[in-house]
Amino acid sequence: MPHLWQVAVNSPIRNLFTYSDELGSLRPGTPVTVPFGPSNRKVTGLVIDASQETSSKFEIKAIFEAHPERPALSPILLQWLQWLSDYYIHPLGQVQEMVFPPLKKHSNRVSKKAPIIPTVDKVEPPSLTEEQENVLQQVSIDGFQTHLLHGVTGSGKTEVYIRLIEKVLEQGKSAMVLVPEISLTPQLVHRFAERFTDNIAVIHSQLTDREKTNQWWSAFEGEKKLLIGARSALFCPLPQLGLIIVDEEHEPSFKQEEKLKYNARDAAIKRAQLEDCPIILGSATPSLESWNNALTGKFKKLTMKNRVSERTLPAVQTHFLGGERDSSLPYWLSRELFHKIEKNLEDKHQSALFLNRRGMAPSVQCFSCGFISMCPNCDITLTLHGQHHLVCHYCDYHEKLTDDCPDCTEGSLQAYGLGTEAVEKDLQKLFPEARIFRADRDEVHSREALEDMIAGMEKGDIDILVGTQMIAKGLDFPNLTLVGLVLADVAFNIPDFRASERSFQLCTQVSGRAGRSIHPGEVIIQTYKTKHPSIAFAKNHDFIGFAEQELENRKTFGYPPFGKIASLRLSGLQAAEVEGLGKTLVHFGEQALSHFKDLPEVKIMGPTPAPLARIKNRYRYHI
DNA sequence: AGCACGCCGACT
DNA sequence: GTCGGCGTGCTC
Repeated sequence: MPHLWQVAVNSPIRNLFTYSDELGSLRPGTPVTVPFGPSNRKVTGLVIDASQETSSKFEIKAIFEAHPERPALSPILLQWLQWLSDYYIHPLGQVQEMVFPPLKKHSNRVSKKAPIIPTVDKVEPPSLTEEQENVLQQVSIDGFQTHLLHGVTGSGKTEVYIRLIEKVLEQGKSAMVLVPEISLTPQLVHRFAERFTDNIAVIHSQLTDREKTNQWWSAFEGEKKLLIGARSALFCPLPQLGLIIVDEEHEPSFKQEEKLKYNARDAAIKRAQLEDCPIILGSATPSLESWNNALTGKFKKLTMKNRVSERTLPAVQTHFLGGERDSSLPYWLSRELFHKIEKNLEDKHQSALFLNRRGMAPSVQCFSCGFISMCPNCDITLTLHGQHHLVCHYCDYHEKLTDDCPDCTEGSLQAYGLGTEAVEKDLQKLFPEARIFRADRDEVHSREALEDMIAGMEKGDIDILVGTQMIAKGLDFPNLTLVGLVLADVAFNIPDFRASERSFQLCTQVSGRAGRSIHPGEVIIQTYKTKHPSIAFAKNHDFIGFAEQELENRKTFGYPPFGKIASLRLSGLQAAEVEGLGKTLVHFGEQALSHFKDLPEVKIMGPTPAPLARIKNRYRYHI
C-alpha cells in the first residue's frame, strides 16, 4: 500500500491536501511537486505529515516527485513554518514557499556587477569598553534567551554583535543578522567584512534573483557562516543556527504588511526559541513593546549608556520655528541653524539636514480661488517636483503644472509646504560655494547610487547632505558634525497611536548621526512644538524617561503593550460596497463576541475610511 | 492563485 | 450556431 501524506500546497487555501507517495523516499519536510486542480497543473508543496485518510471523498492523486531544486527542511524549521501559518493566519503552502530562493541553483555565471561582499583587508578587533565587556559577559551563547540591548547611538553595538558572532562561529555554528531594509547599507556589510572577510552572505530586496539565489545557497550549504539580511533573510534555513541578531529592532520595516503579515522581529524570537539559540534585539530607541518585555523580565535587559572612546553624545538644541523671522533667510531656516552651517563650512566639516518629505512642496493651491491640485486616482494632494511637475506619491499619476489655475483660470497655483528639493535649492542660493547633495528616493534609487553617495561623504566630496529617511539611520560619517532636523513636526501628525514613539525615535536616530568621531557633534531640531515630550526627551537623550511617560499613556488608553489591537483592512473599487462588507464583518464580530461571556473587554471599532481613504482608485476602510 | 464551467450578449 | 467576457466555485 502506498504511503499517504498531508501536503501544504502553494495555493491560497488553508487546508492540507492528501497525496499518495509511490516513490517511498519522502518524509515530513520534503519539498515536492504535485498535480493540482482539474487540469493537474504542476504546483510546489511541502510534505507536512503522514495522513490517516480513510474515507474516499475525493480522488487521491500521486505526488509527482521530490522537488529537484529544493532541499529538505529540518523538523525545527517545519515547526516554525507551522507556527507562522497559525499565528499570522496564512496558508502554510504559501508560507513554505518563502523559504526557497527564486531561481534554480546552479550556473555559477560570473556577475558583471560590483560584488555584494566587498573585498577588504582584515581589521584587528578594537579593544572593548567596560560596558561592552560587561554586556558580553551577560550573554550566554548556549540555549534560548531573548536579550534587549539598549545602547545609545555610537555606543558600539555592532562590535558587541561581532564578538558574539565570533564566539558562535568558533563552535562551528552559523549566525544571522537582520537589519531594516533601509539601513542595509554597504557600510554595514563593509564593517562585517573587515572582520569575517568573505564568510558572509547577504540577502535583501535590492539583489537580483540570481544574486539572491547564489547568496541563499552559499548560506544554506554552510559555505558562508554569517548571513546578513533584511526581514526575508529570516526564512533562510541555516545549518546549525547559533545566534540571531535583530538590529534596530524598533523599525517598522520589520513588519510585512501584505501576503504573510508577519513581524520579522517577533518571528525571529520564535525561531530562536525553536532552534534553542540566543537572540539579541538591539536599539538606541527600543520599541515600547520590547522595553516593557525587558522591564517585566521576559527579555534580558542589557545596557550601554555611553559612546565609545570617550566620545560624547551630541549637544541637542531645539529651535522654535514660529517666532520672528529673519527675512533674509527662507522661512524654514532658523538663524541658529544657518550660522552653524556657515561655521561648519568654514571648518571643513560636513552637515546634514533631514526632512521626511521629498519634492519641492507637498501641495499647490490657487491663491485666487483656493483650488488644490489633487490626484484623480487617490485622495491625496499632488506634490510639486522641480518647477512644474505635479506628481502623486501613491500612484504613477503626474501632470504638468499649468500657468493658470485649471479651476478659476484667473489665479495661478502656488507651492505650499516644504520638501527636500526646496531645502536643497534654498541652501544652494545661501551657500553657492557649498557642494550639496540631495539623498531621497528621487536622487538615490539604487544600491549603486547609495554606494556613490556614501563614497562621496567618506571622501569629503559633499559639504551638505539633504535627505529623507534614507540618511536617518545606520550611516556613520566621521566628519559629519552637524545635523539639522528641518521640521520635526511632520512625524507627530501621523494618525497612529505610535506617533509619539516614532517622533522620539526619529529625533534620536537622526541626532545619532552627528559627532561619531573625534569631533563633537551638534544637533538642531526645528519645530513648532518645542515642548512636545518626544522632542524634550530626545533633546536630553532620555529614552528611559520617554518610555516611562509614554507607557503610562498607553496604559491609560489601553494601547499596546497593555491592550492588543488587530486591524482589518478592506479595499475595493466601490466605496459603498467596501463599507457594506465592513459592516457585515463588524456584525459577525459582534455576534461572535456575544457567545463568549468571560472575555476581557473587547471593542470593535469601525468600519471607517482609512487615513488615506482612496489609493489607486481603491477605496480603503478599516475595522 | 489558477482554472473550468456556465450563463449571456454579440457576431458570422 | 459559435465565440468570448466575467461571475462562481473548486482544488487531495
